[in-house]
Amino acid sequence: MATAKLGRNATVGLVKPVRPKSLDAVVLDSLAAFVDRAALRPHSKLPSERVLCEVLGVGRSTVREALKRWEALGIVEMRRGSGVFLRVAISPNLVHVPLLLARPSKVKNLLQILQVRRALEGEAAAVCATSASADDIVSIGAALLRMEAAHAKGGGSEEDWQFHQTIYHATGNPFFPQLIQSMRDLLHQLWENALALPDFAAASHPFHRTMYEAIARRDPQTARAEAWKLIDSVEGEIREAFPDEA
Amino acid sequence: MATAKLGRNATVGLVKPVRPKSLDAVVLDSLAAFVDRAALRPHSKLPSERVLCEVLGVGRSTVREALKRWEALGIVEMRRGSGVFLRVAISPNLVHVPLLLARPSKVKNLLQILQVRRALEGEAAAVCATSASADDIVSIGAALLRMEAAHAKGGGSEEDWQFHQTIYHATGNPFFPQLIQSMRDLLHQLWENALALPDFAAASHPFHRTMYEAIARRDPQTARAEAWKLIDSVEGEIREAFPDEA
DNA sequence: GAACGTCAAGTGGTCTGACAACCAGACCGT
DNA sequence: ACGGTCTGGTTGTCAGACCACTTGACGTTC
Repeated sequence: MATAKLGRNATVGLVKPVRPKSLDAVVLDSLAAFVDRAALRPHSKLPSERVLCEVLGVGRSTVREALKRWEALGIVEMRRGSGVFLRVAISPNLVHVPLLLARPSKVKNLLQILQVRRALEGEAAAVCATSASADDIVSIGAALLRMEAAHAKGGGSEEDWQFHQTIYHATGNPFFPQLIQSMRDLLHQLWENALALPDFAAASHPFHRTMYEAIARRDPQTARAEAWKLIDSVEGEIREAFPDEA
Repeated sequence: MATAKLGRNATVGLVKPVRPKSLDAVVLDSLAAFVDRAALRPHSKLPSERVLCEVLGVGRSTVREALKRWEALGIVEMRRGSGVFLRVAISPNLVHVPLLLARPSKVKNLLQILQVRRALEGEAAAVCATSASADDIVSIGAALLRMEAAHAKGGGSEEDWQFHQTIYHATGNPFFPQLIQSMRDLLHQLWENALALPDFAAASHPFHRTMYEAIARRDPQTARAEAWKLIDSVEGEIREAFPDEA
């Protein structure tokens, strides 16, 4: 028979569930398009809520809920009395992957983050050694020199970070800088004043150069190995500083 | 002199900026505490907005903005006409790491995700080999058997996932399962029906067992190497399926 | 000139009440 | 068993109001 009875199972997959976009999602799309057209950079101010709701033709609460969503994602920062400010460069169609986790112990988390960093850092160094451009290598070398100079003066934690970040970017895989950035943010959430921490980078200092040299020489194996040594040395210092935990 | 003049630079770091918690943040804390006390599980329904704003003594818009924030983080799902539903297990003091990224090309992203997975999978296998408990090993073995059985019948993509997830959990480092989960979610966002993809796991099949055996034998090096082989084989199949891209 | 009140305009934060759109279930007739 | 219909409850959106805060301009004081 031509008109067979369609049970539930026969229907699944043939039609896709319709999901009407809620208004505030549309607002966010419009807003993203606007930010893109206006070429707004991080730290720049968005139009005020009242202006937005007039321009977009929606109520203020709708605008607020949309902005609240962006605030939750860290895209935007709402400052009472001042306005709404962009925090990251934005582009239409971006995806967000939430990463939630309970927080048991600070030192334990620190070591766990370091474990993740070992995984990423090693792979990033290897990828970098195989596929970074010549310009990338130059940039990394420059970052290394800046770091070593800053280190000689006693500071250099910021330059250290820049050095690693340069490597992650040179992989050409946006996930690496993103993930590491998240790990760093997380660290700052855990230890509010992470800057006040003793400098665990001291012993790891020489490995930065050996890692760079391996990358420049296009030697993935050694690059990965040196990255691991670097992390291991930091981990060793942490375990030494907090012998009772973990 | 005792009362030296304090310039801006001298003051930075001595005082920390006071950040008065906004009301909706307090609401979220209360709500988290409530969810914890009430032992609400995922898929269960939260009290309605009107009830919440009465109980908490705040306006409905405040409750809504707080919930909107949770919705943005994927903690909660708001269904119009039905109510608000929990999506993940929640605990007081959890931290959220936003992970944003632009999306250029599907296949390219697929390979990039795989690169991250190689990093994590290798490290997880190694960590697992050194520090998993005997019970963990048993669980992994059981997951492997389930996977192989399902594979013999033609399916098994879900069991495959379970197998890897078991390993990540056995590391004792919550970041590994979390990150991989996020990568998988991302994959599903990119390819809406990832299930319809051809089964790239076919060639990687035998490496699951060798990886398990290395873990069971407490051999981190081999475990890591087998994990890499597994990823490499998947990557090879993908490159073969999409020879024109990347 | 530098530091300190004062003031006003603009901004996000919150509350209130109202209505629309929608969902789930109960109830009923076929 | 299926399709209507009604009803209570829920989220989505809106408008208007007030509060608390920030910012900058202005004038004052030293």
